[in-house]
Amino acid sequence: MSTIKIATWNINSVRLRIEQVIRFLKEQDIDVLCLQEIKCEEPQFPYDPFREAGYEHIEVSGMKGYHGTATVSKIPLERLPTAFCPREEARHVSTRIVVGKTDFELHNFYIPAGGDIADPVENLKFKHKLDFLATMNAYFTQRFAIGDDQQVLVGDFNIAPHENDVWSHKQLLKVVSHTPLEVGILKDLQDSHDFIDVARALIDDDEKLFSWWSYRSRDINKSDRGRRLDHIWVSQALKDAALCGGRDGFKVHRDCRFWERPSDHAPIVLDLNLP
DNA sequence: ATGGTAGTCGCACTA
Repeated sequence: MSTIKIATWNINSVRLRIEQVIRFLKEQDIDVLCLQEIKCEEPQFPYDPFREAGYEHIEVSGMKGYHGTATVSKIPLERLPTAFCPREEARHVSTRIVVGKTDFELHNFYIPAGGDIADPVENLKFKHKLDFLATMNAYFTQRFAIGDDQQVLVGDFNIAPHENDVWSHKQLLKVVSHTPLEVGILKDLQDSHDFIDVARALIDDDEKLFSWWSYRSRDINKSDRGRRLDHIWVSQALKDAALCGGRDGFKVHRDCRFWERPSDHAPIVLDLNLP
């Protein structure tokens, strides 16, 4: 059996925080890292520091200034097609990873944040978010239809689905990221394909769990006003691989949110135990 | 009821 450590981190500019990323990869001995909000185009991506640290396999979907996703790995990556126009917003990097006798697909997503108004008629950004989720759903219908049933979905989903994925369920019901409409559509995506939300499969629903804390709130240690926006999902075929390690197999690296000039997101890590 | 911060690009936009 081999254990693959998979991490996902909305880094909010990979060039600005490259030292933090390399430090995290080394300290946690990560095998594969999915980054969101790299905020640069492919030619500007800092390939060299990753290669020097042993991450020779790099797949980037970038754009100038905004958004952008990248998957960096010690293990070879095979790039797969995306359902989304890569030139448009660079929110999905799809790869296949082969480990011994088994292989799985790793989908790195940056789901649109959706703006401030939780109404798809009034707010086109929110409509984009809901449409993006619908496209994801159709995309995975196709992946499963061709027999690719070993799926790992990670990234910044920009949705905190459970009551205890936010600091105050009541106060955030009308705030984009926790509205019943988007939570329902995310749930629909999950249920349509029987995906497992690894964090909530391993950690009790009563426990508050966050991966993001706004830059705008001060003293995030005193008043812990966070949200769980970052997720790792697996398909049923990978259930044992993802869950057999128990809750020690999943971690939010909250301390990274308190490093100097941090991203507003903390990285999350899953140990995937493959035969 | 509003504003609070951060990053990139360039004096606006996204989160």
